Amino acid sequence: MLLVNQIRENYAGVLAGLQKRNVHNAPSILDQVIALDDLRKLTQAQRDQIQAEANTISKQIGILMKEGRAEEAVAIRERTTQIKEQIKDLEEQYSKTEEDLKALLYTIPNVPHSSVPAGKSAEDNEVVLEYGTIPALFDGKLPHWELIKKYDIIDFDLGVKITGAGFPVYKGKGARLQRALINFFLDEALAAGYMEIQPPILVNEDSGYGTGQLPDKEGQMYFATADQLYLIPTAEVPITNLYRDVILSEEDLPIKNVGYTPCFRREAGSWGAHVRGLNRLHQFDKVEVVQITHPDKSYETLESMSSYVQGLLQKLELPYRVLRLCGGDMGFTSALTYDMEVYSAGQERWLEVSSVSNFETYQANRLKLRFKGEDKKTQLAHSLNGSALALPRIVAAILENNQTPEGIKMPKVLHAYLGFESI
RNA sequence: AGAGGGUUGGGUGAGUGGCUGAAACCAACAGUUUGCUAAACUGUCGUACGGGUUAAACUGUACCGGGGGUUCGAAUCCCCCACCCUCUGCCA
Repeated sequence: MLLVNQIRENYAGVLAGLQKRNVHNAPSILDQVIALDDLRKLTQAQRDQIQAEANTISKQIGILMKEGRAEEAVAIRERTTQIKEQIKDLEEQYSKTEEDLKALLYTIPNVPHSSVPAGKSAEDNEVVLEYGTIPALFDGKLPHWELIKKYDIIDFDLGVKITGAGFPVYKGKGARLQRALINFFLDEALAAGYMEIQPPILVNEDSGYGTGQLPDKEGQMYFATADQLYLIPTAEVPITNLYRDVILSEEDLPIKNVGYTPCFRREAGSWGAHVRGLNRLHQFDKVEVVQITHPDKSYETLESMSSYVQGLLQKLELPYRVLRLCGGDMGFTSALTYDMEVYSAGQERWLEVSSVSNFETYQANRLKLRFKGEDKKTQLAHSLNGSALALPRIVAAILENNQTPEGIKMPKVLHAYLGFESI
């Protein structure tokens, strides 16, 4: 969430940023924040002052009792009765103000970076670059949902039987392709200096708040009611939360972690014509990279993460483009997001396969993720993450783009992982 | 799942309801000294939110797993919750 001081010190900048995100009533929201914070400070000053008085009296009573001057102790004790009432009232007022302020801050998205284009929807995203050539396929080319049936490598009907829609069963070479991609992605990340993490795939409520899934997006996560745990929608949640309530030292930065996890998304209400086959699933596999950096380095890091992800796509020989998301299409917590989309020639569509974001201090503020520099002062770190990569759409594109009448050729880089060269 | 025991600062670990934001030790940091390494000695050594200051200094409040209660006063007493350990049970 945003810092109140950030709003106070850069009111115009924050306002302009929120307007770029099409936030309604941004001025009134920001003014409310400042008013609530003023009230909070005022209430705290009053509360602290009267509490100090009460503490003084209590100490005096202690001293008097020790000296055996009980009557005097009883006399001043009477003064505390009224003070207690006041403290209680002020305490309640303070808590309420603090809660109201926090609740309001939770509703405010991150301020976009200056390079983020204004816009309302995906159509306003800016194409930063395109790479590779779109394959010209033969007549009779198929979308991947036909290919997986033809070669019997992914079975949605079996998934429906044992679980439900959106939970595919990978079989034979389909399963091996999954495993190969996961290993390939992890090995690449290790070579790029990331430390591998294998986190839990259920998380508690605090973790949901830490990375911004909560409040408001609980409907998008599966929830295990008996134990009050959420199934993770992305490894970003457990991995970033490793650093919740942590004060790092500056030399620990940057922290580079990578993790493979299954991801679970309810995707309530988002099913339509364009989400056939592997395009949208309730459970899918993803390798995620997370970095914690010094604030001065985060944009440099974002670019390097973007290049890293592009490198993976190049090795997989997939044509792709990079988008700079516009204010209206960016995630709630992000300051700048690049989406990588691969071209899937069977369905003749661009598919989003990665999203690389800089959250600046937005997550760190919630996480209380700080670092201590040489000046001994603690300050919030910046957090970033990116998919590297999400499997299903990569699989879709590999299958569609490399299909031939004789079979589907696998990218060279995967041959050693797969143990076969075509399906 | 049942019974019992625990949770204190970066770590170990004291703490009888009142001068305890918290002993002691270790680690860390700064300095002094001996020719370097090392050792010894001295000092510093939590976080958050306020007030204060150009910035400091200084100062108030809160925090001893989390929340609530008793009391003039709670790390200390009571209740609820979470987590950890031991034993029993179950189990990949």
